[in-house]
Amino acid sequence: MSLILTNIEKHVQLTAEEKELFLSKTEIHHYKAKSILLNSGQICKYSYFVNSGILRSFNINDNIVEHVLSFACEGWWMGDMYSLISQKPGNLFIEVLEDAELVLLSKENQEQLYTEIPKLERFFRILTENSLVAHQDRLMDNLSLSAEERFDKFNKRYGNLTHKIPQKQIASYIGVTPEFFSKMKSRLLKK
Amino acid sequence: MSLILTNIEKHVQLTAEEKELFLSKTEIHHYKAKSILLNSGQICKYSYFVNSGILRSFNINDNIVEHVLSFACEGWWMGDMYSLISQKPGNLFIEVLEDAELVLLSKENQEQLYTEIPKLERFFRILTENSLVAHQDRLMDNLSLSAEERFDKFNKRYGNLTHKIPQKQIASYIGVTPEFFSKMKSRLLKK
DNA sequence: TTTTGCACTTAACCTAGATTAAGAAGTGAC
DNA sequence: GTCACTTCTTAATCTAGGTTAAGTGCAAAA
Repeated sequence: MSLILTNIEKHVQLTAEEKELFLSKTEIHHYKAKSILLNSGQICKYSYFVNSGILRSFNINDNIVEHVLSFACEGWWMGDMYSLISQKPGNLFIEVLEDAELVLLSKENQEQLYTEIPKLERFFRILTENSLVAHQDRLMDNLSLSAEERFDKFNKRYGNLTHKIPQKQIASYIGVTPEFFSKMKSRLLKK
Repeated sequence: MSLILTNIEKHVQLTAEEKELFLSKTEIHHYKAKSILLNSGQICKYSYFVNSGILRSFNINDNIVEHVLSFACEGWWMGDMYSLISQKPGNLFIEVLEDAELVLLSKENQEQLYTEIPKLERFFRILTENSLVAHQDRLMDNLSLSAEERFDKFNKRYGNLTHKIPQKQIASYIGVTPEFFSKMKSRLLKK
């Protein structure tokens, strides 16, 4: 069975017909590494589910500095939540870090599914709740932990990514410069 | 009409019977300033909606330092999302900063309402989505803005609170020490 | 084969914000 | 009215992490 259905069925049970209806509203696309799925200033039209590969979302502030909001690998969802719900231009970029197979669910189809299959409204509520908890957690970590401790947490959350993505992007995720990250890493190795 | 129904009807329309059913599942309570609604280590059993007064949620790390996660004043919801959805002990405190009238909605009643009035599942999905966007935003701010800019943002979000709550709690919210906040404030006044 | 570009490192120097400590000023309890 | 308690301020000193700059290693163009 497809990964995305397994993912959904962790929280709600669907009938065979519902599964079929759901899948009929999605599209599968393949993207090469370095593809940009969404540019800052664009309206986000899709939720993306990762069958394989790696994505990241980030923004770029005035100082031309990138800040990574999140990574998504196999089994994770990705999107610009702000733009997706408001259908206004967002300020996130979504980029493919490693060749990816994605399930695309358009905003309109998602809304239709909420009424056609109310269980999916429940599913996305739960998904959003979990994401909210994770973001609250990370926020508190950024307020109270050192860079080293934040790196620890990153490894717990995204351990499998540590050696697959450029380390400057890990630095950006935990909120330090690549230079400091490099220094910190060599300090950690000496222990 | 009660504030909480107005709040709900910003996103979904309820019939008179649904409103009645909803209200029958809630309780109104009054709390004095400094009351603790939830202690770290406890299981959060209620979502709180603020009719009047001010609440704050915070945690305390090993170093005995408080970090404010959020404030809630009139028309806002409050809870320990992690504990609420997992029904496991959380690590947030919820405290009353200013005498408050609150609407309490228990976890069980909330779950019942999701099935009795599916529109409420939609409402809480949307509420959670908006909260998620706000947290993502704040996270990016903490990664990229200076303390001064974060204070600006605080004022935009919670402007009416600036002179109602101890400034050391604003400092904690934006992630600086009270001493630094004081210094920063006097620097701002000189401009 | 060379060149271009990107990821990473190292090191010297810099700064936003932390820490420590002390005092001032307000607020409430008895 | 005073004692206890808390918030806020000021100032000296310290440090985690930023900045600037130079250099290395490597892979993809060309």
